Amino acid sequence: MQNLNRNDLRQRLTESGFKATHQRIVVLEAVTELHGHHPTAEEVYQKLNPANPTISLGTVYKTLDTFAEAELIKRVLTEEGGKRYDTCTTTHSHIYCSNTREIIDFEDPELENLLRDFFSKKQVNNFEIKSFAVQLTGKKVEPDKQISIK
Amino acid sequence: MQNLNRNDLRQRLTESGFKATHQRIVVLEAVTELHGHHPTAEEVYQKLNPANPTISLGTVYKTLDTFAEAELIKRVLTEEGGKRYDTCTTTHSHIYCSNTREIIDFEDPELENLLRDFFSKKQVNNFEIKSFAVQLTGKKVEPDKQISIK
DNA sequence: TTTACTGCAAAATGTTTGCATAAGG
DNA sequence: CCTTATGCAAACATTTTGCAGTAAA
Repeated sequence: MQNLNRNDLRQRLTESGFKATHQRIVVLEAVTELHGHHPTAEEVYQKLNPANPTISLGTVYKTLDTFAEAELIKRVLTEEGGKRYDTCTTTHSHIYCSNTREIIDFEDPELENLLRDFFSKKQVNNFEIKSFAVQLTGKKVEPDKQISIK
Repeated sequence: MQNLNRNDLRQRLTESGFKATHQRIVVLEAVTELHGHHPTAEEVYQKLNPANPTISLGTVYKTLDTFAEAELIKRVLTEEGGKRYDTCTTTHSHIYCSNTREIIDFEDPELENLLRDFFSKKQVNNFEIKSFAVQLTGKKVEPDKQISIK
């Protein structure tokens, strides 16, 4: 879990050139708290709404979009349409469960090194690779004992 | 490019347990012809509309969804919201260009073998992995000389 | 002939926009 | 203060749904 101290959040906003408004602090806080859940704008809104009932859904949409554009957070790949967000963390992969439609983080340093090596050697035609991720699709086989989310 | 012979398309539909209606044949044909373009439902509709003006957009939506569910085609990962489709082909990766927002196919047998090996050895917790893909994000560096799309 | 599919139009969902007001630097 | 962000509501885009009619097997 990342830092949830509001002063630090404020600082991260300022460093990225944003006005540190209450709304932005709270949105960034909510996404951070939901890290690993790959929330939609609506879910971020639900998360922060109880404590911040005056912050509008529209602002959450705008703010998430602005943050993603500035790479303060990132958009998560999905095959379902609809935008999902997550905090930027270390490189990791996602497992998509076609049963439950969950997106589950899968961190594996060995895999990351393997890929980092591969792409450092291999030049991809005319592309400056900024990041990579492996997307696994599959099905849970033991519904109870599962990879822990967050 | 895959086979565009209508009898073959008809057969593939029948084999998947579908009634081989004209609409389905034409939708499957259009997606196949657009392979590598990762079209939206709207784009598939635009493709087939001139020759088939009576086929409705709603049918295209339903048909693509049905096909994806039956894994006759697949949904493509995107960070933009909105569903995109493609024919099922061999395992391959995608490069997403954050400038042009294109999704470009990247086939590399070496990379595929590397990953196939990795996942055959490695057991992923409680998951039956059905497929994997690498998603690269980056930027084109030479706008003119690019990876050819289809 | 029977069942499943299609077209249509309406509804639901998800996201963006414009503008007057409010707040941060 | 001046600029930029917010709230609100309306607009827009995308996708789904229900149902009567139609076509495939």
